Amino acid sequence: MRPLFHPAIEDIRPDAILYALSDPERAAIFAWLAGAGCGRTCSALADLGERTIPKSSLSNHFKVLRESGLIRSERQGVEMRNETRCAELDERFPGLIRAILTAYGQLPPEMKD
Amino acid sequence: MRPLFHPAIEDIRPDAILYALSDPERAAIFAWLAGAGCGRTCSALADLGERTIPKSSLSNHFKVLRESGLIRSERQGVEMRNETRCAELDERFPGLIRAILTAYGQLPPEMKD
DNA sequence: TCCGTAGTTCAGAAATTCGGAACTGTTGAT
DNA sequence: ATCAACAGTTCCGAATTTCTGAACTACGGA
Repeated sequence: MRPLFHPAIEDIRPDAILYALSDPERAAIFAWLAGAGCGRTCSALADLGERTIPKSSLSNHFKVLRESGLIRSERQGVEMRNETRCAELDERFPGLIRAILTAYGQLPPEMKD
Repeated sequence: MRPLFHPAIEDIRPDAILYALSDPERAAIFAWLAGAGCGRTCSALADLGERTIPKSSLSNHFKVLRESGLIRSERQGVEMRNETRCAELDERFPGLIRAILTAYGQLPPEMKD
């Protein structure tokens, strides 16, 4: 398995973020991660929405989120822990993530500070 | 020519907006419109960036912006006047447009109020 | 070692995007 | 009225991207 790629904060591009979150399924995954205190695994959301997302698609969604800089993934034993990079992102792109989650009606309670 | 379609403000979807603006070329066009007091035409920016955009692509960019609800277009004689729907959009999705333009480093001076 | 689980990679089908060429609709000139 | 020029749209084939089932890899436990 190839090592996971995470862009440095300064290499994160706004177009990549918008693209990643322009898919409602990915946006829902991201919102769900943002609402989780601790890192969450991939398989935990096989059916976050109405349909069951195939696992190869799920894996790809996580890859897109990771490589756009939205999340950080780390292998832990047999599974993968994922967490958002919200704090870093908000410094680099002030207000962006919050406005997007709000637009989707998915701003998690923790972020309403 | 088919009549131009503009979604009602309540039908505008956040995923469509993010998708439309996830293309840097489209985002640049939108920012340029947002920075214009009056409506602007399509041909006026044949070479907004470094490369010359083919006119069929340009036409398509405007269509994507229009149908996602970001701009309003109106035929005026032989040309087309385009203007952003920023005010409406900001009511529906507070802070979104501004955060996106800021992320791209293209927030026009008029919007820095 | 062998099995089960979590997730990745591969590959072909389907869908989307891109852009040149032809077309439409409007204005102004002859 | 006819013609030409112009702004923009539509069409359509090529290239690219997305989707997902199937095969595969990696790790942990028995």
